[in-house]
Amino acid sequence: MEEDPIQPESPPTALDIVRTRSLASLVSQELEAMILSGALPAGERLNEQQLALRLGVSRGPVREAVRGLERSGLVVSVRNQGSYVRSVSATEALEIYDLRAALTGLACARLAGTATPAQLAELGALVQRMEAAWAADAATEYYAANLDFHAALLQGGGPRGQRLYEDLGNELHLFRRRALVEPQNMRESNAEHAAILAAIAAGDALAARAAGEAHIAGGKRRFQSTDASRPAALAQNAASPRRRTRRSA
Amino acid sequence: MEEDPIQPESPPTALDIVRTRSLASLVSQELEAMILSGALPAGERLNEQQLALRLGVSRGPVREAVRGLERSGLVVSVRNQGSYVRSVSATEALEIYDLRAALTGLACARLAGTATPAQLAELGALVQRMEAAWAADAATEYYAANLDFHAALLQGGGPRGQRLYEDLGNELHLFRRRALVEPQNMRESNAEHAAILAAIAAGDALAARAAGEAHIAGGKRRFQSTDASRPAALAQNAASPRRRTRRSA
DNA sequence: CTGCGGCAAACTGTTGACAGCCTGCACTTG
DNA sequence: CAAGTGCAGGCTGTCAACAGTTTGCCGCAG
Repeated sequence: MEEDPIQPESPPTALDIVRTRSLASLVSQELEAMILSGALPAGERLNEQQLALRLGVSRGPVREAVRGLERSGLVVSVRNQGSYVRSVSATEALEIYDLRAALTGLACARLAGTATPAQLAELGALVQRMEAAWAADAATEYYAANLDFHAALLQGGGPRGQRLYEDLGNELHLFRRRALVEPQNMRESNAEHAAILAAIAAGDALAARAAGEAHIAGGKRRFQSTDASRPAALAQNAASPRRRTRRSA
Repeated sequence: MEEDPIQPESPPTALDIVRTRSLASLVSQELEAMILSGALPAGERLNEQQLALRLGVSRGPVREAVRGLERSGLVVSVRNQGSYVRSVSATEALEIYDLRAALTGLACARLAGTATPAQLAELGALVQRMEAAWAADAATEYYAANLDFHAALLQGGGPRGQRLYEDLGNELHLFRRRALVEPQNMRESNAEHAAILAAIAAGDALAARAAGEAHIAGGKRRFQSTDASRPAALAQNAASPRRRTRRSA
C-alpha cells in the first residue's frame, strides 16, 4: 500500500486531492475565486487557451469549468465569440436582494423552531464579534463575521437554501465587489442581527422571519443609498458582453 | 446565400439553430429533457460514450453538458466513476417546497403592485382553463395550465426568481415524476389559484404573498399526504449513487 | 478623406486518441 | 468451500490537433 488507510489524515493537504477532485472542478473553483476577487472583472472576456496556459492545463477542463459557471450565473457565453464574466444590472441586483430576503426570512423562521443552544451561542458570539469589530472600526473583520453569521443562519434553514443563498451572494459580488460597510451601516446592520437572534431565541417564527427579511431589506436600502442609484455605476455595470477586443499578447 | 436574411422566419426550425447554439447546449437541453421525462430515472448512471453515440456527437460536448447539469443540481459526479442522475430525498423535496413557497410569495407580492390588465386577464384565463380541465377530469390539461399559471406568476416577479423557480421545480421532478393531481386536489388547488389572483387584482401585496405561500404549502401538504410519507417511496428515492453496474450492452 | 472589400490571424467548437483508474470475473490457495 | 489475488475489459480524465468562424487590419476605389 502506498498509503496507510488506518490513521485518519485530518488535513487533506496531499496529492490525494488529485485523486478525488477532477481538474475541471479545480479550475472551476479557481475561476470562481478569480471572478469574485475581482481579478476577472465583470464584462471581462475569458480566453480559453490563455486561461489553460495560465493554469497549466488543457482547454478541455477549462471549457467544462466555464460551462458550469455559466449555469451558476457567473458567466455568459456566445457561440463562436467567447465567454464573458456576467455583468449584473442594477435592477437585477435589486431583485437578488429581494430573493435573498425571502430566503433569509425562511431560514430564520425555521431556525426559530429548531435552533439548538449551541447554534444560539454561535450566533450570539458572532453578533458580539461584529460589535467588537464595529467598536474597533475593523471593516474587514466585520465583513467576515457578517458572512459567517448569515451562513450560520442559512445553515439552519436547509442545505439547498444555503447553496441558493451563496450563489445569489456571488452574483451580487459581480455588481459591486464588496458592500460598502460604513461605520453607521455596521451599527445599524448589527442591531438588526441582534433582533434576528432575539426572535429566534424566543422561538417566535413569525418575528424571526420578519426580522430576517427586514435585515436584508435594510441592506438593500443601504446599498441603494450608497451606490446603485448613481447612474455612473449603473451604466458601467449594465454593460453587455462587448465585442471582442484583440489583446496585444 | 443559402438563406434569405430579409424575411423573418418565425419558426426557428432550421439548421441555423446550429449556427447560434453550440452542440453542448443542445446536448444539455436534450439530457435535461431525458431526465425530466423519466427516460433517465433518478440514480441512473450516465455513460458518456454511450450518450455521445446515441446523440451523434463526440464526448466533449456531452461532458460539458453534464458539467452544466451538475451545477444546476440535476446530476452528481464522482471522479473516475461517472455521473448519476441526482436522487432527491424526501427531506430535500420538502425543503424545495418551502423555497418555492417563499419565491412564489415574493413574486405574488410584487405582482400585486405591478400587474397590468393584460397580465390579470392572462391569469384569469388560465384559472378558467384549469376549472374547465377539472370539470372534464383532464389531468394532463390541468397540469399544463397549472405550469403556465405558475410561470406567469413568477414572470411578474423577475427573471432571476423565475429561473430559480424552474430549477427547483426540475429538482422536484426528480423525486416524483409528476405531482399526482387527483380531482379533489385539482379543485382545492385551483381555488387557491383564484385566491391568489383576487389578491393580486385587488393590489393587496400582503394578501397576495400570503395566498401564494399558502398555495405552495397546500401543494406540499397534498404531496405529503399522497406520497412522501410512504417509507417505500422514501427508501427508493433516497438511494445514493450506487456502485457501477456493468451493463450488458 | 471616407467607405468598402479582401486577407490573415486568432480563437472557439469539435473530434479522435492515449493514459490511468475502477470494476468484475476467474483462478488459485488455505 | 471460502477468501484472497491477478487479469482483462470498459470507462473516465486529459490532451493535442483540425476545421470553421469571427475579427481586426490593410489596401483600394470613389
